[in-house]
Amino acid sequence: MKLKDPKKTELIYAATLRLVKQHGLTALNMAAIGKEAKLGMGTLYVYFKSKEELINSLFKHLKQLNTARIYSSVKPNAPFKVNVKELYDNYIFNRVNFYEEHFFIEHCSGSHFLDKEARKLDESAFTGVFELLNRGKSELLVKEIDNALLIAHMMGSANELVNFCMQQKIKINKSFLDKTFSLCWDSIKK
Amino acid sequence: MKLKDPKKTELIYAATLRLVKQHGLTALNMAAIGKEAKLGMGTLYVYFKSKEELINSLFKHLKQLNTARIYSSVKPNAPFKVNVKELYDNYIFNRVNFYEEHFFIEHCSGSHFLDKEARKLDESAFTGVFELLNRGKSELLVKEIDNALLIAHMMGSANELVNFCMQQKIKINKSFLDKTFSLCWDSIKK
DNA sequence: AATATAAGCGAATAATTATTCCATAATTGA
DNA sequence: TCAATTATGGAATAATTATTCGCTTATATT
Repeated sequence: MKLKDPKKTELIYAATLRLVKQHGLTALNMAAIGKEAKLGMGTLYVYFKSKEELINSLFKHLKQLNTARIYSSVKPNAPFKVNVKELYDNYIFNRVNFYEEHFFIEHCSGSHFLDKEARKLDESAFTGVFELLNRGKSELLVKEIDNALLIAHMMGSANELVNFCMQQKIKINKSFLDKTFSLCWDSIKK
Repeated sequence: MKLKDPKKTELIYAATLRLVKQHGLTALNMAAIGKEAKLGMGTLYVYFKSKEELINSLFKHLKQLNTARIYSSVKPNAPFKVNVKELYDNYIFNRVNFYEEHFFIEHCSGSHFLDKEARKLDESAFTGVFELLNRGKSELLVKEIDNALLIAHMMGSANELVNFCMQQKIKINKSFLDKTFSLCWDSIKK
């Protein structure tokens, strides 16, 4: 008997991401995915039982990938500010280099497609930053403002900066990261 | 002859906003809008020639409303920091009190529905802030960073803070606005 | 009050898009 | 090599949803 080809799943995922980036989630349809992935319509239904399952499956896959990527290079023993900068750079870098993925994630979050499991996954990604900020407060380096607000502030800023750069086709380099990090650091430092 | 009822347009707009907030833009359809607005399907097409036109029309309407609301109370002669705070408060207040509207706007922005005119309108909303920041720089109060980046930073922060509060059902009061404004001000001040 | 004109409605139709089905091809295991 | 099984592709079908149509109703104008 013939076995499923694991590469086909990736092909379908990649095609979906490209299409959503180009035409938005609202315009996404199975025929287009098939064409973009160079697969027959029927093949899509071998790998996913419905459009909804395809979207949920891809969403969960991306969430897991991204959480892992952000924290990977942070060294616990480094000075506080160094760690914050490392995390900041990772976060921005990640968002730029996997822009399609984040675009997809954001548009799914406000759609009716996601099931409960996917929505739960969406929340738990920031425990690492939480702990880092607590350390900053104990070292008297960070303002005494609720961590959730500090995170929302920094994340919101970073997301919007990346979106702006992508729209304007501005390349993000070290100077950009240093400049915009100064905005973030000055805002949270005591 | 019978004249169009301007209230019907508002009814349709309001129904659309409720539906998009509840089920997302992807699930929006004309039958649902008719039902929610308590109007017949055909009536929708008296007021709008297509679903696309409805969405674009509502988008432009909201953009104009919001631009006006944000700048309305700003007094040109006040000190720079006072103006920035006024704008900040207005912006947050606006986003909280017209959450449905902003939810709709954001989801449209990433969809394939918007025409060129609507997309242009989307950009021009920040000329007022642009000029204010130039004033801040000339008074040596603001860092020498590209205005577009400063705006993306502040707007991103504000948007995410509001989203967070709405999700957690946190009420926004004066103390919240003062606390979070300190984040923004400290980040851009020289 | 009569008339003309357009609003208002929702069933019927058209268009789009998800899903299934079937013929064919490929691959595993015997 | 030969079944047996399942993937593959795309045409056919089903389901959903946008749009039109023909009728009724309301109301501005005379």
